Amino acid sequence: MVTINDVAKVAGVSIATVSRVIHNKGKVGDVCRARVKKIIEELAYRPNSNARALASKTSNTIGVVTPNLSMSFFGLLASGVEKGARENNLKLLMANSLYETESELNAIESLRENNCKAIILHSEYSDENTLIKLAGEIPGLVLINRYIPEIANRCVWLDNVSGAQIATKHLIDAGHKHFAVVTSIYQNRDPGFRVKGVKHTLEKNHIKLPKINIEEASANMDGGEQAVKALLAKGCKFDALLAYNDMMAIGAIHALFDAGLRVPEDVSVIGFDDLSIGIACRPRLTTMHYPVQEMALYATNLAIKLSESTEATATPSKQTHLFIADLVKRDSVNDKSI
Amino acid sequence: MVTINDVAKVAGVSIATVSRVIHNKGKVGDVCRARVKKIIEELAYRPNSNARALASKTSNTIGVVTPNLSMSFFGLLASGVEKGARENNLKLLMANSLYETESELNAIESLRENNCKAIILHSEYSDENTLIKLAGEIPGLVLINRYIPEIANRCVWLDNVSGAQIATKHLIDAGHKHFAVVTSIYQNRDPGFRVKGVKHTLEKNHIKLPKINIEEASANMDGGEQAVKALLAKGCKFDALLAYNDMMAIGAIHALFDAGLRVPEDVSVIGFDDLSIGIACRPRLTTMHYPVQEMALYATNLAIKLSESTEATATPSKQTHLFIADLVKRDSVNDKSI
DNA sequence: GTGAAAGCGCTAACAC
DNA sequence: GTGTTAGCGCTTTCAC
Repeated sequence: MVTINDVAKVAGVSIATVSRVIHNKGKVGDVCRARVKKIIEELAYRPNSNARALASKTSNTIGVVTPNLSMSFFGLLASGVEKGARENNLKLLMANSLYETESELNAIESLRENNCKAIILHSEYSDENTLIKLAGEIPGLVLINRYIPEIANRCVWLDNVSGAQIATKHLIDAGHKHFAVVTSIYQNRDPGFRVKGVKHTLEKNHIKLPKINIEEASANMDGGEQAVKALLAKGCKFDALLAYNDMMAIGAIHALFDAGLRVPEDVSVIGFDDLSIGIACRPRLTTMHYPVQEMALYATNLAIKLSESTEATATPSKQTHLFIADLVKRDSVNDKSI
Repeated sequence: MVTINDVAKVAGVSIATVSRVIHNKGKVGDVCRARVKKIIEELAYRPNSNARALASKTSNTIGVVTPNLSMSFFGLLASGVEKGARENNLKLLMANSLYETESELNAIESLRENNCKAIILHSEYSDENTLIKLAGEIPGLVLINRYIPEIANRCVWLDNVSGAQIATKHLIDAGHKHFAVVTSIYQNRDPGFRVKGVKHTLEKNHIKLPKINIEEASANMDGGEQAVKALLAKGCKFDALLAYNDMMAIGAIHALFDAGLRVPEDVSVIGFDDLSIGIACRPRLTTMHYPVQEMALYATNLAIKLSESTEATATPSKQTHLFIADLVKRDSVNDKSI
């Protein structure tokens, strides 16, 4: 491995000078600079990131904690962070949290050991106090997809309530009167907010949503399928179905078809997230676009900024970072009456 | 930040002793060990990875280079590596290569700066000589989804030819006689191998595959759709369609439906990869399972092993690491005649 | 403009 | 069993 010493020796200068030309700062004579640059090139010298991180107390990595890279949503999230990282010449350090509180914390701790410049955290289960404490300790920590008032300026999140409202309104505008919802547990997280949005808009339009028409299941395709089967088994009547997310919506469509119901002729279905899977099914899924990639990129830049300005951290701003979902009309909603 | 020095000071021992108890090696008295452990706990001491990497010349990270995390296939790949990394107490350092040769190399170089213990590389475009050279320089480098004879033992790959043969055979067994293929460019990579497998099995069974029945397009849903449209426009007749991958297969199904053709009644369609998107479409896609997660996990363990045994690297073994795709029967192939 | 030198936090060889 | 010490490759302050 060629080190800064090697370069210095060959160039006949001190390592300080080499360091200066690498970072393009400090005063270095033009001749000297050119000479060192050439030698760096010739020797194919690459500064050692670990040494650099140790000496400068900040590394060239940005940490990301997500539940599971194998799910599209998190892949999108990660690729957004990666984009931001690349733009800032940083590397991605990943840690999966696998949906467990302890593992989430482990993941963060493990990233801290590496002195990441910033950390983007998609926390599912850690409680607010833990996260607030963490935010206090780690200047470059930004939460994605979660809002905690005390650390508002560290949160990049989506307005789930308004998203669900838009979806519901779309269904109402299409002339639907009989609603059903398939959602997931965790009432105090996304599913809860979305259901809240649905209920609110329905109420405002004087449409009833019987409790029996809300079915809970796991937030995946199977869950959607089972939930609709359960709804049907209970004898629920509905011509509009709101699913917690795209995966559930697609499972729901399967179950509906299997029951001899046509989508969207008999039942309109709307999803949430706008994963690419939504254009794989037939009918293509009408859904709410969750700009997760964009949000991840934004979060990354924010995290980097925060990590650099100690002041911003010291005086927590009240500004938060809210994104809005928007409607993607495709074919699973019968809106010809509009 | 609490360092090993702080711990040593509080415990009233030397840093060497602290280091010993952290690594659970070397001789340390029981009392002393317990005491140090307790203090580490109390102080919430976390060893600094960068310092450790610098001093020991090997880091706790494993690098991964993939084109793009936002695509399911690579998400699966990354999660496989992540699993292996976690099992070995390593962290994931990611770098997207974004489908360009230079970027691929950049990504690798950038990982090398961090002294990764091992690197898993999904190389799409780098030429063989470059990769062979790289393998020579980096003991822990393993290629995934690519086979290069000279560095056979560094390759974890899938037998695309046999996979395509199995798929083709399935269609033949189902009674099909008129075939079409939608594939992608890059004849010397996966698409080429798969087409080769198809041709081979067809020939063996005395079934003709007119050149006109092979259509090339980009390897995504749109590509599949366009390719089938082109096929149909040319007036090709076929009752069995082999797609390069699941994305193309689903696009193909869309185009077929749009043309008034039923799948599988009029045309049987088979994909490749077994992405979860295959169970989103209707009919659910019959496809070849590409065990990418398993392969990635395997590759990770292999890479770690290689990086540790200098000998294995010095004497390149002729053993390679080949995986086989297997058939996942679902509903897009009309096999009731079987 | 350039160099010398003191660390950064840790590992590992060696001494006791 | 335990401590001392010499680096690992780099950044950064301070002299000159």
